[in-house]
Amino acid sequence: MTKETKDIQKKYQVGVEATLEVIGGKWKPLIIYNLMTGRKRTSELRRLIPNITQKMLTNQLRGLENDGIITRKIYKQVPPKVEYELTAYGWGLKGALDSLCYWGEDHLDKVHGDKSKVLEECNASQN
Amino acid sequence: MTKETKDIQKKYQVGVEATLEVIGGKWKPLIIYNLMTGRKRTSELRRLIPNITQKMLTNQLRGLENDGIITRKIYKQVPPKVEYELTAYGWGLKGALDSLCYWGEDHLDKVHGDKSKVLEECNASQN
DNA sequence: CAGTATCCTTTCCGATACTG
DNA sequence: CAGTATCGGAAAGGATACTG
Repeated sequence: MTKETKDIQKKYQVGVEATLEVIGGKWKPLIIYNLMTGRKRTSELRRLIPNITQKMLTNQLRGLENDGIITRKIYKQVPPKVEYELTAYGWGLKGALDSLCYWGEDHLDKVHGDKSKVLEECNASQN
Repeated sequence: MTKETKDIQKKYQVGVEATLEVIGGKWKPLIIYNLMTGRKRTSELRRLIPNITQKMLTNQLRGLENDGIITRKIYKQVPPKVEYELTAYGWGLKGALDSLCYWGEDHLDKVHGDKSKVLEECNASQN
């Protein structure tokens, strides 16, 4: 193996891993997906993602914010109001996420049958 | 939220998750990447991925095999010889993995600077 | 050479209670 | 309403020793 091959191999690995750190985890894809339909309050996200705990929601939102995927806007009022919104940078993930969705749906169909409507559903987040 | 939206949301989530189950984990992307350059013996993979333990290598290979991504060919001889190879189905992951690599490299560059050669390296696995 | 078994650490994540 | 703190279980992964 040449040094160049080793470098490329490493780049490939760290590239993939870097993305998986941003969109991986149990809830991040779903949070991003829901923000693709527009800015949302914390309570809206909780309603849209019923099974997530408050702790995990905050965790994942902070992670996405630190990676520049979303913004967090705080309205100084009582009771508090916070809104999350995808950044332009975050929208750049759409292609990768759609790839994952499409392949995954296709894969599940291969295992379980029923191949209808795969494409439409994976692209349903489009504007 | 309409029932349709809920369904699409769920599809999106399970699709992404299904793919992440196949290519997720610490070593699977790198194993797939290395198999993109051709069939490999177990010992070759160990050499190509120096930090992986035998346990994890076997683990991940079994997972990929169960998902139909790779085949395992056993030569009945002493000492044993086993070769792993990407299936046509496994090659279907290339697009998704490249998306992840590309975005990840781009993201790392955004954080660390040095934007050179991103495209080439992510596409280096091409034939 | 290829794979298995065991033990251990680390990380992820859920449940619950609490605060401004 | 939004967020924090703490506890505990489950799962992923690493180190090591062993087998055919």
